[in-house]
Amino acid sequence: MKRTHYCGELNERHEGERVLLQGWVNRRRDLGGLVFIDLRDRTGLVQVVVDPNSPAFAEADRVRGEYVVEVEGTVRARPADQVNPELATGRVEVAAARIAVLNEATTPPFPVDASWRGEDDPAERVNEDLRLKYRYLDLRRKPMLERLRLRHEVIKAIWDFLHEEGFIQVETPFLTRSTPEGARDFLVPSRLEPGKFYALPQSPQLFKQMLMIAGVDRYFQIARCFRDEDLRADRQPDFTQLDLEMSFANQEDIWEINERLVAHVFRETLGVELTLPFPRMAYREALERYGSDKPDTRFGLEIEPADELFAESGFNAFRSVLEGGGVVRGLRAPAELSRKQIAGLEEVAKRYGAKGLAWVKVGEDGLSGGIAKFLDAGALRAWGARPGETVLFVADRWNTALEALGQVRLAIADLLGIARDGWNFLWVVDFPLLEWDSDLELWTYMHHPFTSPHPEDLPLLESDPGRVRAQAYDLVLNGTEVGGGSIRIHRMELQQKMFDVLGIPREEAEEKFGFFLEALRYGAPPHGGIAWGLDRFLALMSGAASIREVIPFPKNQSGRDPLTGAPAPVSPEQLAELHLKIEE
RNA sequence: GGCCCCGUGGUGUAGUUGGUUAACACACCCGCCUGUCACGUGGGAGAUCGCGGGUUCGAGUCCCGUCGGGGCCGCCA
Repeated sequence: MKRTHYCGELNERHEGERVLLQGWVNRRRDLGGLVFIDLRDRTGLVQVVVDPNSPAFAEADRVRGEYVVEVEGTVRARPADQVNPELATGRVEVAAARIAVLNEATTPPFPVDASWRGEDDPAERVNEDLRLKYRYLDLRRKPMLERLRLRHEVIKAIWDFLHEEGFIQVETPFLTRSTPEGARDFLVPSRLEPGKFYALPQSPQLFKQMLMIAGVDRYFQIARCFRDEDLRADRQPDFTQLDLEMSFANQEDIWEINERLVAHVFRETLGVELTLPFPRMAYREALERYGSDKPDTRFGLEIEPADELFAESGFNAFRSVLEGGGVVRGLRAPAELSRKQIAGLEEVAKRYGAKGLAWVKVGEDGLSGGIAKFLDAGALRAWGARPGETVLFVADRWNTALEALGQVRLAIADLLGIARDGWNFLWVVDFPLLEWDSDLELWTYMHHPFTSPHPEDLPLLESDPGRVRAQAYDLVLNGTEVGGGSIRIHRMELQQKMFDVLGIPREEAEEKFGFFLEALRYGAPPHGGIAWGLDRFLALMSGAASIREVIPFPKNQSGRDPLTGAPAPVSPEQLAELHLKIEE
C-alpha cells in the first residue's frame, strides 16, 4: 500500500477514511496506556492516537523524536473538547491500526519540532554554525521549508512571466574566461593546459550580450554567479541572479517589463498588489535627499543643504570645509536625543568617512548643546528647524557628507523606532558613468565597462568625464539594492573609446576580451538588461535577516561550509595532475 | 587588512569584589500514568567553562596570545 495523504491535509472530510501516512515523529506524548504521536511531513502535522489494544502499540512505545515511521489507521473526529485550534488538522486524529518504524534517528543537536506546532522556536536562537553543520535538520524546520518553497514559487513565477513575454532561457557556462565585473575571480586550474585557468563567472554579462548578437532577442537565466570577496549578511561567494537581456530596448522598455515582472511575482507568491510604475529617482537626487544610492523611501527624515548656515559662522571646522569646496548637510531628528544617542550616531557617521557629527538641540527659547554658540536661533529656524528637534550636521566632500548622513538617517530611524512598512520599489537612474579612483588616479567605470553613456552626454566623454551620465539603473526595494542593469554599448567605436577613457590600453582590451570586441563588429543590435540579486530579493520577501536563510546550503562568514567542510585539502595526486604546487 | 560583539553539559542561558560539590530551563535515558497536545510525575546521566600561557595560596571570573562564530568598514553591485 502506498501513502494515501500528506499529514497536513487531513480534515473532517476524511472522517472514516482508512489512510496511510509516512513521515517523521515530531513529538510523542506517552500517557502510559495511551500514546499520542504528532506525525510530520512537509505539509504539517497530524495527531496519531495509539490505543493499548491496537496492534500498533508495541511499535508506538519504542518510537522517538525524528524516527521515520509509516502509520496506517482511520481518520476520526476528535471529541469537541479535544479539538486543538492551534493545529490545521486539529479537528481530527488518526487512530493507528499499524505503525512501522522505517528508520530510527539520533536525537538532533537542536530541536526541529517547535515551529510545526506554532510554538516559539528555540532553534532560531541556536548558533548558526551548528544549524549549517546539520543543515539537513535545520531545513526540517517549518520556516526553512517555507523559504525553500517561496524560492521555488518565485522562480516559477519568473519563468511563467518571462516565457509569456517571449524570453528564452539559455544556460551559459560555469567554466569560462572571467568577465570583468571588478571582483576577484574563483579560478579552476586546467589539467589539459598546464598553467592555464578557467574562471567561474562573476556574471553571465558577456555571454548574454553575445546572445543578443546571436539574435536571441530576449534572454533570461536563473544564473549562479561567483565572486571571491569577503562575505556579509547579504553576500555569499556563490549566489543567484535573475539575469535578463533584451535587444532593441531602451531604458524605459527594461524598466517597464521588470516592473510588471516584479508585480507578477509579488501577486503570485505573496498575494500583494504593487502599484506601477515604480518611482524613478536620479542618482544625484537620491544622494542629496537620502544620502544613499539605494534610499529607503518608506520614511521621510530627508537630508537638507545647510551651507548657508555656516558660510559666515564662527565654526571654523565647517567654514574651512566650505572654503575648500566641500558642503554642509543637515538632518533634523524629530526628538531630543541624549548625549549617548548622539555619540552613537557620531560613531556611525565616522565609520562612513565623516570627521565628526556636529549637533544642536532646538528648544522653545533657543538653542542648546553641541555647536549652539556658533549658530543663530533665528537663522536655524528660518532654515527649517523646529523646537524639540535635534539637528545633526556633517561637513565634508559632497558624497562623503551625504553618505555619512544617509547612514545616520537610517540609524535615527532605528533609534526612534520609525515605522518602516510596505514594499517600496524604486528605480535609481542616471548614475554617473565614471568615478574618479583617487588611489589609481584614473577614471573607472561605476557599473561595468560595457555600460552605454547617455547619448546627450557623449560630447563630455573626453572633456568632462565625471559629468557623463550612464544609461544605468538600480532597482531598490526598501533601501536594499535588489537589481542593477544598463543599456550596453553595441558599437565597436564607442566601446574602444570607453577603453581609452578608462585608460585600458588597446592591447590589454584585445587580450582580455578581444573575442567580445570582435563579436561587436558582426552586427550587434542595441541592447540592454538587468540582473536581480535573487537571494536578496527572497530575503526581503521573507523577512530574513541574512541571505543565508534563503539559500539551502550557504557558506558561513569565513567562506566555509560547516556541513561538508569545504574548502578542504586535496590529494598530492590531484595537485600533480593539475600541475599545481602549494607554497608553504 | 581594520573596528565591534560573542565562545560555560546536546541546546539556550546564570555564575556577585577571584574562593571550596559550576546553577537553571529545555532536550536525552529509566520508572509510573488511558485524552494528551509546551502532557504530567518521580528518578538518572551528562561540562576538564574554545585552546595555550601568565598573575595568584586559589582563575569560568583578571592579563596576554591564539582559534572559532557573528555584525560592520575596506573590498564587492
